[in-house]
Amino acid sequence: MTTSDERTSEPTHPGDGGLDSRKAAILNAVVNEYIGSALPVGSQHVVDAPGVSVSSATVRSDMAALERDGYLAQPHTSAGRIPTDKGYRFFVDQLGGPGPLDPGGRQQVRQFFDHAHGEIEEMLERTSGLLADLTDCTAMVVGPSHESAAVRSVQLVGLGHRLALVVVVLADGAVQKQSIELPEDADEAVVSEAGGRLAAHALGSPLAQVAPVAAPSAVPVVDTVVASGVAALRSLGEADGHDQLFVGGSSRMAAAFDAVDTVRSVLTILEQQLVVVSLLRDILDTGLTVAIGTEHGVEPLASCAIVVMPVSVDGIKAGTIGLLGPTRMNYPLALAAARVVGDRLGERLGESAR
Amino acid sequence: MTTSDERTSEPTHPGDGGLDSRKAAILNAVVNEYIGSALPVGSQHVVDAPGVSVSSATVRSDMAALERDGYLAQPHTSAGRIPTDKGYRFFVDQLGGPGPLDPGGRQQVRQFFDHAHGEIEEMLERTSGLLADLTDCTAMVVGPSHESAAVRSVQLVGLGHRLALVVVVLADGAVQKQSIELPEDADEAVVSEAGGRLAAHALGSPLAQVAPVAAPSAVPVVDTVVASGVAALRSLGEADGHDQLFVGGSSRMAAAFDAVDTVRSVLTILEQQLVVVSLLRDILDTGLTVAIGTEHGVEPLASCAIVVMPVSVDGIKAGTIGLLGPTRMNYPLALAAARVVGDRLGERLGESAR
DNA sequence: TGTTGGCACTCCATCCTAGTGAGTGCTTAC
DNA sequence: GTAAGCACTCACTAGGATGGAGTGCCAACA
Repeated sequence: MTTSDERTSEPTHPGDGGLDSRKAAILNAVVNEYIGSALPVGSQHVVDAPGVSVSSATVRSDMAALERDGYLAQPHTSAGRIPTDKGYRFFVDQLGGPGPLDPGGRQQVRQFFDHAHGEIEEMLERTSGLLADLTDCTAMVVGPSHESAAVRSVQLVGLGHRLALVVVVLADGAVQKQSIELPEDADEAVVSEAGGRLAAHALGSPLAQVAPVAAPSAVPVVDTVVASGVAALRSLGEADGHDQLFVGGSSRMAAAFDAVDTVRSVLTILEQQLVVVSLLRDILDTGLTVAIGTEHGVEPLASCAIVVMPVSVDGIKAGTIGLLGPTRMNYPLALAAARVVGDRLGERLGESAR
Repeated sequence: MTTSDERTSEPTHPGDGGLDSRKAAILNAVVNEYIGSALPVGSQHVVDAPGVSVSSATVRSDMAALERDGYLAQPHTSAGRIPTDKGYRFFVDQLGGPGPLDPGGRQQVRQFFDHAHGEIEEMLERTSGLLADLTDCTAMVVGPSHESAAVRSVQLVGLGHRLALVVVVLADGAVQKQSIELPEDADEAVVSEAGGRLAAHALGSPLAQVAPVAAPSAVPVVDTVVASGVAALRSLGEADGHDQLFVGGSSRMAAAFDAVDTVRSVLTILEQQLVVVSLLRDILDTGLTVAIGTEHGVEPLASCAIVVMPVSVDGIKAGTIGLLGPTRMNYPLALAAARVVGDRLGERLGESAR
């Protein structure tokens, strides 16, 4: 605004993504208005926006330039402009990061965590509902991974009829189970003996690192059972790759789009836990906080944007929060809500762990 | 067809719900056609249906009678007819019960259960997917209730920092957990001692029937911990009222309706596990297998029908299957699929239990 | 009396035809 | 570079016209 550079129409400010300050203001105004109304935005609607003190004619010429540069698009000639994915990208980058949450939302979050109780799973489930309420988006919450959690306890419980249950408690409080088949000649004593050996063997190391048992015992049947138990533990360790996913507010997708087809394809994706979890991980891995349109590469979600936020406990990653909405979602709100809820969730998980 | 009674236009056959055989045939034809096409059915489309060997004019007059009696409705004058909820009700009652599943479906079910493995929860989850695939409906699977299952094992695992986990294994293989807070002065030994007492106390009775401990031990701290443990067990027993629910194929609802609003309100219901579980229970309690339209009393599902099928193991109720679709869902298919899958699931659950 | 063919009628769906207005691009003047 | 004016575009809407699927009614018939 003060330097002459900023009035140049050519891309000059790398920091602004190649847009002079007025173009940036116009783009922001268009995005803001479109997020609210879902209607193409004309030059007239923009003239009163902050940072745009020029006539509609000038706005038009700037908009034409923004369209040439790929930030805006027209549904058809003589219609207003709609932001492209690139336009949203600029808008989001320019936000810099999550702003503060509105007081109402903060209040809701505080109340939620004040009254949150029960086991982790239930809390994560309800957190997804909270996020959906706050943002009007579909919320995804990925639970903490148990990959590195050490085994705190192993128990072998006979269920009768040649069936036993391996029950594992991990250091982070997670409980996992896996049923194993027993040999014909395994009685109570054998199960008990094998359980003891299994516990002694596995205690202290993460599930995936439980090694096969080398030293044979006096009773061969016990060895067989212990071997099954170890196999069960290892398979549990592998299955941990599939982190738990909690999806809340999937109905919001139906409100966001008016094309039933879009709703259907988005819901189909949401039903595939594996896809969703790895999608969130991929986005985080590429260093993004927001993935807009095709940036994440999942074709059926091309008209969606995803906000991801890692949840960490004492600086260690302990889960992920994701918000899914249309590309014209309310990014400032979504970012703020994800940040606040993520932080509070991390604290909360920390409290139970320590 | 052979007695003169059946040719009377007045309601004469209580067994037929007050419809002579031709009217019944016409109604069935209309329902069948409407299920397939979702378009109002005219008299011309019905003349070739089995049991209707009369002209379209006669069909028309019968249709008018069916409309007077509330079985059919017209979207507007000069349009074809659409079944009312009462019409569907007649259609379903007249089916008598689930027919056989088509060979393709049977094959799919067989394959599924041949390859089914893993823990119950995973199997139930995948079963909901199978049902959705088979019927193109949204499938709901309610897991076995653990109310009456005896406690097979109780364990108290310290998690450090005044926190311990009560881990319970029930006779049916279910594992439940609840964290409890420990008093300041509870060390490893106390936890271990309390765990032993808790186990001795609770073993063999269902969770809800675990009584408070009367006899005090030598160490007061141990008593405190045991008391917390018992409280935890009892609260787990109460929470069992909320049976586990697995919903599969919720995206199918989006395909079934073209009004986005309907989709949204149905999804909103599906998000409320408690509502769904008690809805299914209510329908079963009223002795129904199919609830059509407003029969179940949940207003947002007025344009839906629900097929329920109890899953039993050795004659004892062990879960519920539900199928949710539009009132013009394919009832024969849904009933057949629910029956077959329910039976096989029951067998399967029985195998693991014995 | 139940059934049938004929006939007039209804009304949705489709197509076309302006008319309207929001919005644009261009050109000229400052 | 900005502003003002102007012609133009094109979705959206409303108002007929048309066609066809479907109905209800009536008179004739077995």
